[in-house]
Amino acid sequence: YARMPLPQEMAQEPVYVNAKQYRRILQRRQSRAKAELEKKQIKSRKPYLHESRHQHALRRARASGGRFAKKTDASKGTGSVSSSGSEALQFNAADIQR
Amino acid sequence: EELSCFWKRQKEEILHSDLKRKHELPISRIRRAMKSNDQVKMVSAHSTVLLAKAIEMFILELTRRAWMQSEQEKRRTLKRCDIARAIRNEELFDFLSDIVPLQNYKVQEAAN
Amino acid sequence: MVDEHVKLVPIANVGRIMKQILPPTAKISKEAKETMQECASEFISFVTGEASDKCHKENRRTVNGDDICWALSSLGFDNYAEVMLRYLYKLRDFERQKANQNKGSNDEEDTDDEEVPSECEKQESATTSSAPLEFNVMERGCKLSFS
DNA sequence: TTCTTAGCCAATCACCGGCCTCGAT
DNA sequence: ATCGAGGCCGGTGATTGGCTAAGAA
Repeated sequence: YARMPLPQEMAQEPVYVNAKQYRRILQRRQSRAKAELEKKQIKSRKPYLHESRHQHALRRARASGGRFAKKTDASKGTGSVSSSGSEALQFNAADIQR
Repeated sequence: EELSCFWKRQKEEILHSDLKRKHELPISRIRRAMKSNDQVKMVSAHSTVLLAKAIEMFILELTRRAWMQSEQEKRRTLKRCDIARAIRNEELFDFLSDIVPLQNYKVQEAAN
Repeated sequence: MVDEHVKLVPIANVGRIMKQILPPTAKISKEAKETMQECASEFISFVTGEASDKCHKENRRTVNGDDICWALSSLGFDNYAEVMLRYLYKLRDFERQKANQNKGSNDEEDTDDEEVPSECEKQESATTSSAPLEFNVMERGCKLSFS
């Protein structure tokens, strides 16, 4: 089918694109260039999106395999006061799958 | 061959889909993305739902074509380069050639 | 500064959709999911821009479903346009059913109007026909036909 | 072979969708 | 009349990391 050559900023061989998309591709290039110029930072993915969710994940109980474990009554009781020395390992069904 | 089967399935799924069922993609997010273009002022409820469905099908098709690249390389993990080559092989996806460069994408990442 | 991430569809949804057409044993790299996420965003801007331009040309201020279908077809996504047009008809039909039901319950007084017999599954009239489809608003001849 | 990495798990909380009012057309 | 923006609210699913097999290299 019909393909249109895109204007090439670098010294390369011309790249051909779908003729039906040609105009829109150019407009999008211009739009993205403008957005990048005024926003001046778009790249770089953050390791996580929300600090609260990050902290939540770090705080959660985990099974021995590193997976998230179900919340147990024991873990719920030990909130602030270190009264009960319940340091026992928590086992659940997923833990002893093997 | 395989693509005609894909679109035939899509037609039937659309025809028999339950409209009350919750969408795969959040409608409000699609609406915000559409309005991020300040040329766009008002957006009808239908257009948002339609675009959400279209995106769903777009992801399905591109993923399927990318997986064919993975199979060609005898891999069982879909990688970024598979998507890049799938884009290169289908002129319908030419609009993504800037977004997913085929070569130098690792170099570009290292430059940042 | 509005977060750039609100323009991206949630990555968990993208990954779930991708898995739908892959073999159950297939795996997807994190990079591939992120790439697909960015491609989806570009797809939104690409199609919406085309639809928006058409609206501006016709002095309309609201992007509607027909504009999306037309934009898809205009950009070469004819398969998408065909499916989405049928979905649009189904959507409109569904909302008419809902409106009729609300009207029927609102003023229960009905003298000659009976209950709507066709529930939902049998919408054969226009949407299922094998005749060529046309857009409501056509700038130039823009027809799609089935295979 | 060595070594990178994607799936696995589920609890919080950001946000999605369903309301409402108001203004445009 | 209808139909969307914007605001509010309650319910909820996307977000999230440690370990290790799967598999890329």
